[in-house]
Amino acid sequence: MDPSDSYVLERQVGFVMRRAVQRHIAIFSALIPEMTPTQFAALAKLCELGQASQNELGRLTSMDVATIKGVVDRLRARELISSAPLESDRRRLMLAPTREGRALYRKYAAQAAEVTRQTLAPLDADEKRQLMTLLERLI
Amino acid sequence: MDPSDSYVLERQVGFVMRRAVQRHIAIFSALIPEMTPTQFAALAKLCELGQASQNELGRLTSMDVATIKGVVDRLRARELISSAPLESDRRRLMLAPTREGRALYRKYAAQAAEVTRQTLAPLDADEKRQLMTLLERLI
DNA sequence: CATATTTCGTTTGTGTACGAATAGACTGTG
DNA sequence: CACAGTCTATTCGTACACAAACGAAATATG
Repeated sequence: MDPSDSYVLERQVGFVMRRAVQRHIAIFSALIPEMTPTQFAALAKLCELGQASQNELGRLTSMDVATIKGVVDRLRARELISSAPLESDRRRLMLAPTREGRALYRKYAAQAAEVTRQTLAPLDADEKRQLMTLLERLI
Repeated sequence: MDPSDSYVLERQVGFVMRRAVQRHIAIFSALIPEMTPTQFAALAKLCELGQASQNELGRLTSMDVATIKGVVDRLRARELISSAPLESDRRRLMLAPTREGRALYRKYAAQAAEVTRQTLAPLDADEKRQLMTLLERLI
């Protein structure tokens, strides 16, 4: 059997999702050149929570422990978040957005929503909802 | 205005797609631990074409010039593909799968299709088609 | 034919992403 | 109390992903 009968690259979800993500990231960095989608996600979640441990923030943003560390390091280097070990549990590194971090989040929150709009622009309202629902069911 | 009115992380396509891709990659590496989705995509496309220049292969698999170089280097290091400068155009690096590369592709083509099936398993046939169609329209 | 432009490949730098290993701190149970 | 197991963070290694800049080679255009 010709393998192409069972496998065509362009018809695999993985490939199509990878391309869709590529386009999304391109839109994001055009609208918000100051930070990456990942960094913004971490900052946004931390602003929403007020504070969180590094581990907790990683779980809530679906980032690996090693990944969240890198993201946090870069945000901290830019003084968008602060960190301090928790007194009551010295394993935990508690994080909080700085004033500057909160300001940047407020500045870009609407833009970030616009990124989603532009990414989904080829679809009508119904299709947008369908896509989001279907994607969520894949998780 | 509370930024959370306009921005909720979990409702952004980028975030949802990132998580869906994460799950997909986990399924892929469980079923095909021998190579990454990206490497398999490049090998598969090259097997389909018979041969291609590095640049061409990159375009067809939606990989950046720097990315495809790394992928090609790793596939070549494992002797799954061979490369040689083209006589008639010495800028081009012509690639072709080796016998071993073709064998590995044949070995895993069905498994790779199974990755797609498992990734889309939460959806029924109709929904699978819908999702693929919607995603393709985002590109 | 001469040169401006384009194409191809490479390199460098930065940023996700994750497995695996490690050390330190906490918790539960005997 | 002791200590086995768990949780948190860090480090290391590997692999995408892309921008930017470069040189070499080919092509287009005048």
